[in-house]
Amino acid sequence: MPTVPQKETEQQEKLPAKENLRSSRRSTDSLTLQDIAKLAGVAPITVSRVLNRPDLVTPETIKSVQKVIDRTGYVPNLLAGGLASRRSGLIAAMVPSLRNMMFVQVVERLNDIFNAAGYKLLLGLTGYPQRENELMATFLSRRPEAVLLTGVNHSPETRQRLLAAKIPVVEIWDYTPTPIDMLVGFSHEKIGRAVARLFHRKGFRRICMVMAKDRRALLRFRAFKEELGELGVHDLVTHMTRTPGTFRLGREALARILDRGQPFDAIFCSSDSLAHGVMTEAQSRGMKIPDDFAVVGFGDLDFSASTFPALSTVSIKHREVGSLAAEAILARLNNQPIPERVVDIGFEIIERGST
Amino acid sequence: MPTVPQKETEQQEKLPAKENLRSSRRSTDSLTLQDIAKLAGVAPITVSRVLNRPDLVTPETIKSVQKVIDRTGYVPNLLAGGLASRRSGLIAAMVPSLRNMMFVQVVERLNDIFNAAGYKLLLGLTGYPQRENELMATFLSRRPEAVLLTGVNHSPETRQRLLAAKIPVVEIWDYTPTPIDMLVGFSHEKIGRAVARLFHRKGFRRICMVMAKDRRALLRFRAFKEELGELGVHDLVTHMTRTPGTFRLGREALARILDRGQPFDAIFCSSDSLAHGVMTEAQSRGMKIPDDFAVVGFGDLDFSASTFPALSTVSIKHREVGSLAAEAILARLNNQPIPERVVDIGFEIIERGST
DNA sequence: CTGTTAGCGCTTTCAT
DNA sequence: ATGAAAGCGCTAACAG
Repeated sequence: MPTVPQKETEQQEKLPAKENLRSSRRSTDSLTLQDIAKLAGVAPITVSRVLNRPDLVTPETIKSVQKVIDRTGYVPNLLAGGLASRRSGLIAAMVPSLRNMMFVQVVERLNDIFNAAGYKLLLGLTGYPQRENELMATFLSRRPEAVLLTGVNHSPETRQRLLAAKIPVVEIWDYTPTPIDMLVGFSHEKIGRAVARLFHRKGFRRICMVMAKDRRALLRFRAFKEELGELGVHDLVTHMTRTPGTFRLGREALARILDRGQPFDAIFCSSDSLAHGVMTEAQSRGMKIPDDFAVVGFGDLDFSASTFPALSTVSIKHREVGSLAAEAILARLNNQPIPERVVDIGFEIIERGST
Repeated sequence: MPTVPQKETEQQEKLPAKENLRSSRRSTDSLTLQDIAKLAGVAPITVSRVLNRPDLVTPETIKSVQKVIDRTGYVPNLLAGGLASRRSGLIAAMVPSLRNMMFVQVVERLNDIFNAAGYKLLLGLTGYPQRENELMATFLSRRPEAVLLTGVNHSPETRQRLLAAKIPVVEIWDYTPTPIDMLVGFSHEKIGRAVARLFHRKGFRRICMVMAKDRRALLRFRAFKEELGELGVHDLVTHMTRTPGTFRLGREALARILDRGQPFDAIFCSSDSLAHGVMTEAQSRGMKIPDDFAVVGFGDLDFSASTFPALSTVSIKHREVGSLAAEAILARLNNQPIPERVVDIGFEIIERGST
């Protein structure tokens, strides 16, 4: 039981008022570093060192202090520690949602790397109608030592606050040559254009786009459309779905498109989940992919060639985005040089079937 | 720009040493509540009240203080606030993984409800080989005001620490009549038995189980097997997969099972993702569900009858688990009575196709 | 290697 | 309705 055996207190000084106050408080509150120090017969700072800088303490001292800590079940108070040291041990990360596996992968990676480095991840879900602003203020009041943001579109207030906080900031999942601080992302425009060129090369002229209402999907779509236009392709059908795009919405989307009766050669979906739904719906109607039409997704699922031989997709190295972002942050926190301030991690179009 | 216009300081007292120290520190550090108080010509506590208990302050005072806050871009320090008030504003939640949509749904719900109530969610990913213990100690040192745990199997240390912390604890996703504190869950055993009886009733005698190596899946499986045994069914093939069960692993699982050549009538999968993979693999081999065999999943996906007409599944109200757990915690934090300390939220077997 | 002193920035009393 | 004083539990910066 984590109760303090008061009798063991050595070197009882004569500080009646204050000390009595403390011991009466003790009955209801938790142990403090002071208590441990007293029980171990050392100064508070020594206990602190045992916990944080054991290299500065004699092995014997460590042992005796550690024994008291174990016996009492003392749990340090990091609110106090953080206030005194001005290091909260927190890193904030804002992602739109956990519904999308891409972000989940990033979050898991961040979590792993930060935990290993002794930091705790403070996760913010901004949602698709971005609530980033309100969140940012409340997050910053916990004094994170660094912040990771999804996307590059942030309000002036957010930018201002982050700049004022003077902490490392990484933006991910988007591209701009002029980030707030650091960036690990890729260009949604380039992706749109690349898929457009692929479709054109394959001879597809009647094209379809199924996309969730998401800013980044829109970036891809605009560039896709523009590039197609430049290539002389104007026959484009667009189907918008709710956000986030899911398997079910994909099925429904294809059903709607087929209902309209307009023929098409290829569909570009804003996520693999949507693409998966589209393919399943096609299959259930006896259509063959890619014989009847081609499908290209956008890498939020881990479909290997063997599980979905017909699905082409745009592949992003999600995990690497997380790793690079986390490492950039840690480097900065350790005053180490970071390799590059702006990293365009690129993408790859994986062609499958005869797409 | 959030710089402090020192000249505006009214009522400049004569405290040379300390004040000079502060103003020289100012150039590199962020604003404090003290600074705001000075600029607004009020005591620090008044600024604090404007922020936390505006009902105790005159509207005019609020306005003038708020103006300074807005102009300077002051961000309160909740480490200091938490230390002084003994309220961190943090609630910790431990889940095994975000790979499983069920937990994602719970986490999103918790996040929403806690945020709305002014708390921040501290998310812990324990992983499947449970690392709960190590995490718990570090989490507790941030002084969360409540803790949510997944499952009911916790180490003595964890239980001890939580008890010592004297904060509300909710365990979810499992069932026991004697939780640490509160519980919102369901019985995996009951599920196993219910599916066993379903299979038996349908006349299935050659049965297959595809499951990820997860403690709770194992609970279901044991009960499933036991109940089947009691019903006289002993012809059971088990295929174990990695954790977490995914679409791909489901496909692979069915492939392996078919390779063995043992005939079967029905498969019980430990997750819908696995079930989905199984069904897809079957389809790609020209088999029909449920004509060739029946499939039952476990609700981690949102497959409506229209998207997967043949898939039967065990459905859990994930979101409600999150809601009930969050509300129980908030009730306790507000010293309100909680309806029930232990809630068995139950489950439902949704039968589709002719399963 | 260990201790002393003085805060970190905020809120809790208890006055006024 | 507002303020003064006294910490919350810990660590930085010096000493020794």
